[in-house]
Amino acid sequence: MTEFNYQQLDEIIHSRIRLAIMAVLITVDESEFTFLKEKVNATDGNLSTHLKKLEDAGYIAVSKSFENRKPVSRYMLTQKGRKAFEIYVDRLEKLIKK
Amino acid sequence: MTEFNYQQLDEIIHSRIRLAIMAVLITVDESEFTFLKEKVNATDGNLSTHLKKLEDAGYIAVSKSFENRKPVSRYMLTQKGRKAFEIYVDRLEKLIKK
DNA sequence: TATATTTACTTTGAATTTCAAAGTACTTTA
DNA sequence: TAAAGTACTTTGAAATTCAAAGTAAATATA
Repeated sequence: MTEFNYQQLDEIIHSRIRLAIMAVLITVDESEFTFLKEKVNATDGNLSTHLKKLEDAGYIAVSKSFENRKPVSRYMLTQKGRKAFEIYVDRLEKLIKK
Repeated sequence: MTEFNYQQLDEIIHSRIRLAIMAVLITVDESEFTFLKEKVNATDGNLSTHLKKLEDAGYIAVSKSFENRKPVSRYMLTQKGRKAFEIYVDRLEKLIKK
């Protein structure tokens, strides 16, 4: 199988919005819902749906709490998510390399 | 808007299979249906559908003929497709860069 | 002190996309 | 001449994406 086999790209990560979420999370320790929303330019509903999908895959973890009497959800990559992202990026780069 | 805005990634190109198709086509002058099929590891129906989508977007052109009494479809990037792919790759790299 | 608005999300369901099974049209082989 | 193969295309079910609407709590306004 060649480096052009499309199935080699992790389909959980590959969606545009989830790729953007992962790309933000790899650069920070943790990120609040509202911060992610601004960074990736998503609507609430869409972001919520895709965060759940990443969580179900075990790629991110979330801690929900109240601060200043407001709900705050903090998201971070898991080790599994970090590893999956690394592999994804490696394969992607081999695919698009000149 | 930041480099993490997911909408900046061309949605026509971004699908896994279409990205793989574009990545093959950028490396060759032209490619036959069967060659693409092997390279990207797609089923006939799926490949046909996505080639049509890329063609509708003006990113690839196709010439259909008969050779040795068999139909042969040859696919190649258009200038528009080549440009769109370059932009896509640039933005993708900025997104996933450390 | 009702009530309207804001914040931080989640749920829902319609629209779109993806995919492979089935279909087409022609050729080759038995 | 019947069966199998080649090179695709069409079809429709399943999965995915998305934003509108909903929820639950706090805060502002009248």
